[in-house]
Amino acid sequence: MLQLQIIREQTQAVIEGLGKRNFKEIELVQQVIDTDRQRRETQKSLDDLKAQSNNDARKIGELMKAGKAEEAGILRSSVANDKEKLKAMEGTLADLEANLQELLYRIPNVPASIVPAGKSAEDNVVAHQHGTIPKLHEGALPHWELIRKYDIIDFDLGIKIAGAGFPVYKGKGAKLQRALINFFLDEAEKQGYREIQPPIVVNEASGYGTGQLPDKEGQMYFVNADGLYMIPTAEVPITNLYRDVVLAEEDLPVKNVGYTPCFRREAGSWGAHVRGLNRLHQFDKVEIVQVRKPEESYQALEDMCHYVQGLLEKLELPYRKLLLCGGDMGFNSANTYDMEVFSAAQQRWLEVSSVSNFEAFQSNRLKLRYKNKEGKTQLLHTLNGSALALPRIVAAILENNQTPEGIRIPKALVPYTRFDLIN
RNA sequence: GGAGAGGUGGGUGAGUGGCUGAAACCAACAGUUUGCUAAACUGUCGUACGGGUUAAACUGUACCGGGGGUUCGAAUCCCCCCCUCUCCGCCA
Repeated sequence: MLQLQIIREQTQAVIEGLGKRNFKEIELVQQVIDTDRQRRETQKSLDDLKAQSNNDARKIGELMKAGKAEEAGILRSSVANDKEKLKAMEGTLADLEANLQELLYRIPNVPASIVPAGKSAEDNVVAHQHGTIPKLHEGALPHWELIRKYDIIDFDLGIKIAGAGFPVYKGKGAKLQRALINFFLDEAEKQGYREIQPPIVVNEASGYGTGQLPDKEGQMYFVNADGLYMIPTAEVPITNLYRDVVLAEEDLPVKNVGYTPCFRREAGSWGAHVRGLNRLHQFDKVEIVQVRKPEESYQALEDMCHYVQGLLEKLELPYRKLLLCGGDMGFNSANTYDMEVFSAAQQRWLEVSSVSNFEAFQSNRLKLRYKNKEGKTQLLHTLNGSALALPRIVAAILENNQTPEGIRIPKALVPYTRFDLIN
């Protein structure tokens, strides 16, 4: 949620920024300003009237004590008169506040200056590319056939016990998952991240805190009986640890990492390009989350990108780094880089990480602040990134490293898998 | 699932209708004292949204888990909800 103050004071810049996103409902900005003005006017008159009636109430008390019941009675009836007015004004104010809130929820974050304008993924900019695209041997297979051939991941069994999009990992397939998770967690720890194991369900307030609600209500699994949402990413619980928190300066920066399964309904998004591991309802992901002082957040974004790129290099996967254009960024983000690995049998780039700076957009909702040296509380910046999402990494490893003898495990991973070939 | 207890400021914890935005203590911060540290003493010490100001000063309103009600007036009385804790039951 954008800060009201910024919309009020930098209206033109906000409108221009949202233009880079191709944001269709630009009129919401003016509506916010109008609603806010009405809200303030209403509050002023309401407060004045309340001040008046507070005074009257006090006077009545004094008159009663002084035994002047008659005068008290007169005053009492005049106060009763104001009550109707008060009620009405309170109603108006509540409506205005709710409207304002609702309008603010619908406005996405303003892209950072570096973000190019654009409508869709086609307008993203390749910021960096690394590694060579492997040449596969004759008869190379896509991963969804490799997993059958080596019997390491089983979609049919998953369908039997849960449904499509819930694969069962078996034998070396399961061990590969576990190895990747441990590898990612250990690497993050070396970079100073603290490991967190959060709940994988969250309450409604947490959903609002990081912006999944009300926006993406239908995308999360919902446990009706208990009013809990299954998390679509560890970002939700880990960032919400800091909801309604005022940090001390010495607590900063916050660098957390967590592994969780992630659950996504992916309603309506099934189609041609989602075979095999490309899109799942449940998948594993290690997520890094940072909380930073505003002036440090862009440096942190760089650091996080470099860290993720380092992981991909250690896994020997060819990748490219995309600077997302305004239209392709998430609702909450001010600046996002996507990392894509090349999956050689599919001949496709697969997104395996998304690293974002939300600036104060999330912390404004979360009320995540810190007390600076002058003793002033101010909003912090939040950032997060996948480091990394497993299924597509697995797909790329399987496809790129296949040989007639079997699938070669990247060297960095062998200490974790304790085997170097799937055959 | 059953029974009970409780939710007040950073913490402990007073407060059963007006003088309570809230005692006291602790913590924190600033200062005095001191050769330094400690102790002692003095002062400051909530948040949000408004008005006001170049900025302050100043000022209004709201907030004692959340929502509603009674009353001229609610932390205090009534109703509903939520949460936490304890015991019992069940269970990994």
